[in-house]
Amino acid sequence: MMGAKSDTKKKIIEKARKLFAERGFNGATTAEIARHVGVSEAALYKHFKSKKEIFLACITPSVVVNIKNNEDPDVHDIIQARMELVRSNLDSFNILFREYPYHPELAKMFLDQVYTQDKHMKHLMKKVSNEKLTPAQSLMYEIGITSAIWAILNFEKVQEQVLLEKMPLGNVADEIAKFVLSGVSGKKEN
Amino acid sequence: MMGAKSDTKKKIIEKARKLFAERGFNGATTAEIARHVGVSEAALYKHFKSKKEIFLACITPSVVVNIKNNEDPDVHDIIQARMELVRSNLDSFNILFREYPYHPELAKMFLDQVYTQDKHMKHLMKKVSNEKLTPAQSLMYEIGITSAIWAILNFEKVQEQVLLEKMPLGNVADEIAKFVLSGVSGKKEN
DNA sequence: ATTATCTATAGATCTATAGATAATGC
DNA sequence: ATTATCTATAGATCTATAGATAATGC
Repeated sequence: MMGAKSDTKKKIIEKARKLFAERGFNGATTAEIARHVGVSEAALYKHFKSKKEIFLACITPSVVVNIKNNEDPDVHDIIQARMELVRSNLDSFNILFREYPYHPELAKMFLDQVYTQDKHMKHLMKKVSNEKLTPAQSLMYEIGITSAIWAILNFEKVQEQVLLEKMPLGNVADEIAKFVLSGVSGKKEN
Repeated sequence: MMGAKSDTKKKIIEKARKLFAERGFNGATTAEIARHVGVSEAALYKHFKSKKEIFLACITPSVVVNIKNNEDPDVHDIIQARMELVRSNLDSFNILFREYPYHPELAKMFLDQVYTQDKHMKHLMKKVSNEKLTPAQSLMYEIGITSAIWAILNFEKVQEQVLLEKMPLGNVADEIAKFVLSGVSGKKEN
């Protein structure tokens, strides 16, 4: 059945993404992926030529987050959207941030996902900043901001046992937005 | 000879740190480490009980960076110091950021290296901010800022072939400091 | 006939250890 | 005697494939 093939392939990608994010490329084994999908290892190799091909298929081009009907979004909206993007694709971002230096193929994807996709942030920074940002500066800020969001969300998820004091999850976006807008000097937005 | 033993052990740690940073825990093999040190694999296991013990020994408690004789450092000094800390220990930070979720032992080290060590930044943020930061906020900012610095320095190192436009390396600290102080709104410091 | 799967296994690693050997210090 | 090392290899993976088998659609 045509549908069955697509289903299995889709399921392989889903389970593999989760396992690669949890254990890294070398830490996740094809045996484990097959077990989680519920097929034999041989079945994996009918859908993909190699483990690496499965791995690369796990990084899907993420859909640009719609910034809720707003044509002229402010820092808040954009940070919130970026946080939602990272949070809802946390497995992909974990793979990207951790593995892109080991796999040249991922480097381009890293740029696409972390940088180029989000025109909103790019434009915002040009707009809000007094001076025009160079492409390198813009890149630097986006990598930095996305990395900060990634690290915080990931830390939050992993370290529950270590970090005793917790802050309400909803406030994190506000805090980051405030920080991105005004830095540590903490000027209020309005 | 007493000295010889220490030398080999030290050399193992140095080479292993580099290889673990380059390829990850599972990607770097004991054979490769031994080859780089110039001894047999068996020799590794006389100095360490296991591969994991070598791995953990690679994360040395980094010396707190002295903020050049300044008792009351500003944002610039602190960001610059933090950048120097990350840059001069980039292998360790690569291991920490990428591997701490896989190894519970690293989680505590991650906190120590990224957060607790730098009292300066903690104090600064309390001082500069209008409101007192909660410990969770302070943690969040430090993780975020350090992660941003790590991502940018690492990206810079890895992606030379992908990123065509480059910005002068010396300016990066200035840019980040400006950003951390005033955010994207880019208010001048003085 | 074709598609999707399985069992079984080849071949290549990779970690860790057993036992031997050479070089120091008493 | 002790310390630092080596050679050789056991034992446990892990990726990938060869060849067989069951289930669909014509």
